[in-house]
Amino acid sequence: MENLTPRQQSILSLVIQQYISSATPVSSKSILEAGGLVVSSATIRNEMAVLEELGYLAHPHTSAGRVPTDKGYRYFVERLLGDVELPLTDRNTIRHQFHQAKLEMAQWMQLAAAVLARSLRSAALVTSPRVEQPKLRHIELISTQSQLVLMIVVFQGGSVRQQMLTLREPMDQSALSQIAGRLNGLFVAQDVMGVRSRTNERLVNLTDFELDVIRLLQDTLGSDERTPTNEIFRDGLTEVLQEREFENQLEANALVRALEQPDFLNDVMHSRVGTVQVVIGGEGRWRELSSCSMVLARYGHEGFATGTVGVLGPTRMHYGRAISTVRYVADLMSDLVTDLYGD
Amino acid sequence: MENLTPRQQSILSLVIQQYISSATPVSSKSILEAGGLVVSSATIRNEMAVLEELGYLAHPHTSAGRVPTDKGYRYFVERLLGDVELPLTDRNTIRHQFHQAKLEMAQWMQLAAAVLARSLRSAALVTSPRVEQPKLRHIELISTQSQLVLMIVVFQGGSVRQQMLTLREPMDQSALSQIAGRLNGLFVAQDVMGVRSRTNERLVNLTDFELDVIRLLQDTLGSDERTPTNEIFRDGLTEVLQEREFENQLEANALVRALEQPDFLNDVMHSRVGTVQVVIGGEGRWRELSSCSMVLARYGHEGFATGTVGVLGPTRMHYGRAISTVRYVADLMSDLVTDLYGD
DNA sequence: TTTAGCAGTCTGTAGGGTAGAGTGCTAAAA
DNA sequence: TTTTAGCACTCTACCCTACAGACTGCTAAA
Repeated sequence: MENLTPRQQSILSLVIQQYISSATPVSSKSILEAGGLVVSSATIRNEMAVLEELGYLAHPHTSAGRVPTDKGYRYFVERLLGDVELPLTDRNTIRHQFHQAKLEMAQWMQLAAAVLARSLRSAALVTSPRVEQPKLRHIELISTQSQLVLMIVVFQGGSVRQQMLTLREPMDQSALSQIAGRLNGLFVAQDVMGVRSRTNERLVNLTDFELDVIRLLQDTLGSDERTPTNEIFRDGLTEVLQEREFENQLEANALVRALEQPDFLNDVMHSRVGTVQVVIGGEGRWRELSSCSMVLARYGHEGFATGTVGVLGPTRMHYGRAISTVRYVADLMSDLVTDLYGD
Repeated sequence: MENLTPRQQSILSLVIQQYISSATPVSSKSILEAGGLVVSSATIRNEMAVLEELGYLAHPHTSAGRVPTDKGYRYFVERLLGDVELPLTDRNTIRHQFHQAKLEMAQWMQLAAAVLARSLRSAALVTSPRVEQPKLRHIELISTQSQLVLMIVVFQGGSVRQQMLTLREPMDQSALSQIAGRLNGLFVAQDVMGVRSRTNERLVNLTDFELDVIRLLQDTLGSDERTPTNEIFRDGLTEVLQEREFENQLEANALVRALEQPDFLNDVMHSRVGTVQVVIGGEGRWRELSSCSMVLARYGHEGFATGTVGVLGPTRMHYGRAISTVRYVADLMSDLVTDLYGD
C-alpha cells in the first residue's frame, strides 16, 4: 500500500464519505463543493485519475464519477480512520439496554444482535461462547415415560444439554436420582479428559445403565467441537435488505445465503479478543459477498471461552461507527462471560 | 362459495395447476393443450369468463391469460384437492431424518424447519411447545463469582431457564446446594399456582436469600405467558426468495419482515392439534403478505403443551404436497412431545 | 350449446433521439 | 512544474414510437 500525498488522502476520504451517504458515483465537482480543498475541479480530476491508476478508485463508465475500490476502503479504514471511540451517549444507550436484560447468555446474545442491527442498520450475527475445556456442573436424570430417561447436563457457565436415553428395564425416579447423585460425585468439575480417565479408573463398580449414561456423557462432551451449545443469533436482515446494493436480487440472495450458513462466521473470523477485524468485499475469498463488508470481534477470554459478534453490511458502510460499536458490544459481552464463568 | 359445474371445476383446477408451475397467466389455448377436456378453446374462454364473473379467476389485462384469485385457491384447497396423504416414500425419507437426530427438542425443531423448507421449497417456521401449566423438575443454585449466583430451573419436558441473582453477602457452594435442596423439596412437581400458594403457607421459616430466590422463581414462572422457553426456528428463506413473486423487492421485504417478527405466527395461528390451517393471500388481514400463503399446523397435546409448525410461500404454492407434509411433520412432533413430557 | 373466425386490445421489446452529467485533454496561466 | 479554464467527447437514463405477438371477446353459423 503506497503512501499517498495529503491531498490525495483528503480526496480519497471525501469520495468514500460521499459515496457512503449517496450510493452514487462521486464527481470531481461534488468533491469541490464539499469544501475543504482550495483547488479547481480539474485538479481534483487529475488526482482522481492518479488514485484510479493506483487502484483506490474505479470508474463505472467514462462519463461517470468515481467509486471507491476495496483497496480504497482498506486504505481508508487502516490509515485515514484513526481510532474512533464510541461517543459517551451511544455507550450509555447501549449499556442501558443490556442492563435491563436479565443475566442470561441467550438473552444477551439476542440483545447484542438487536443493538448492532438497529444502531448500524446492518445484519448482525452473534455466536455463543465456545468453551475450550467445558467442565461439568451437574448431571440430572429424569424419568419421563416408562422406558425413557431425560439426561440433563449443566456445564460451568450455565449452558445446558439434554439427551434422551432408553432403559432396558423400567426404573423409578428415586433410583434414577440416586444414580445421578453417584455420577455427580464422580464427574462434577471434570472436563472431557477428566471424565475419560476417571471412567477407566472406576469402571468396575458401575452398572450397565450407569455405563450407558457415561458413554452418552462422553459423546455429548466430545461432540460439536467441545461446544456445549453453539447457537447463532441473527438480526437486522430487514434493515440491510433496504440498502441500494441489495435491490439486485442476486446480491440479496448471496447475503441471505451467507447469513443462513451456520459455519460462515467461523470461516471468516480470525481475530483475537480485543481486536476488531474488518473484512472488505469478501476479501477475494467469498466471491458472492463482493459488495459486502463485515466488522467482527471476538469476545470472552482467549483460550478459555470465546464467541463472535459482528455486522454484515454493504462495503459502503459507515466503518468508524461500526468498528467502535462492535468493539463496545464485544467488551460488554466479555464482561458477561467473566460474570457467568468466573475468572 | 357457489357450486361449480364439473367442467368449471376442471378448468379452475387446470388453471391453478398450470399457474403454479409456470407463474404466468394461463390462456384458454394452453388449457386446451393440457388435454382432458374435449371442447374448443372458445368454450373454455366462455367458462373462464364465467369463473372470472364469480371471482375465482382474474385478468391482469385484456389480452392476458387468467390468474387464480385467492377465492379460486380457497375453492381449490377446500373442494377440489381432496384429502391428500403424503406418499410412503416421502414419509420414510422424513421419518428417517428425524430418527437420526438425538431426542432433543431444539434439534427436532430445527430439523422440522429444515425438512419443510427443503421438501417444499418454502420458508419454514417452527415454534417450541408452549406448556400450559409448566411444572418444576429441579432447581439448582451455582456460585460463579463472589456475589453472583446462577439459578438453573429445569421444567418437566426438559426445557431450562437460567437466571443470575446477586447475594447480599458471600456464600459458598455447599451452602447454596443445601438451600437448593430445600427449595427442591418444597417446589418440585408444583406449577405456578402451586409455588404461589406453598410460599404463603411456609413463608415463616425462610431466610431473606431464599425469599429472593423464590421471588425470582415466581417471576420466571409467571413471565412470557407461562412459557419456559419460547424459541422460533426458521429455515428456507433462501429457497423462497428464489420464487418469481419475490423478485419484486417490496414483496421480498414484506416476507422477510413477517418472518423476523416474533409474534407473527401466534397472530396467524388458530387451528387446533390435528387440523391443518391454510391461510391464502394473508386472508385480507396481513396486507403485506397478499402474495403469500401459509400452511400451518399445531402439534403437541391440546390444553397441555402445543407448538406450531408451518410453511410460508407464494400463493402459487403446491398446496396438496404442503398440507400433507406439514401434517406429517406435525404428527411426528406430537409424538416427540408425548415422549418428552409423558402422558 | 358449441364453435370458427376475426377484430380489438394490451404487453414487451427494439430502435432512435435527446438532455444531462462528467470526464479527459489541451493549451494557457501561475 | 503545477494548476486551471475551456471544450470536445462519451455514456447513461429517459422518453417516444413502432411493431410483433399473445389472448380475449364477440358474432354468426353449426
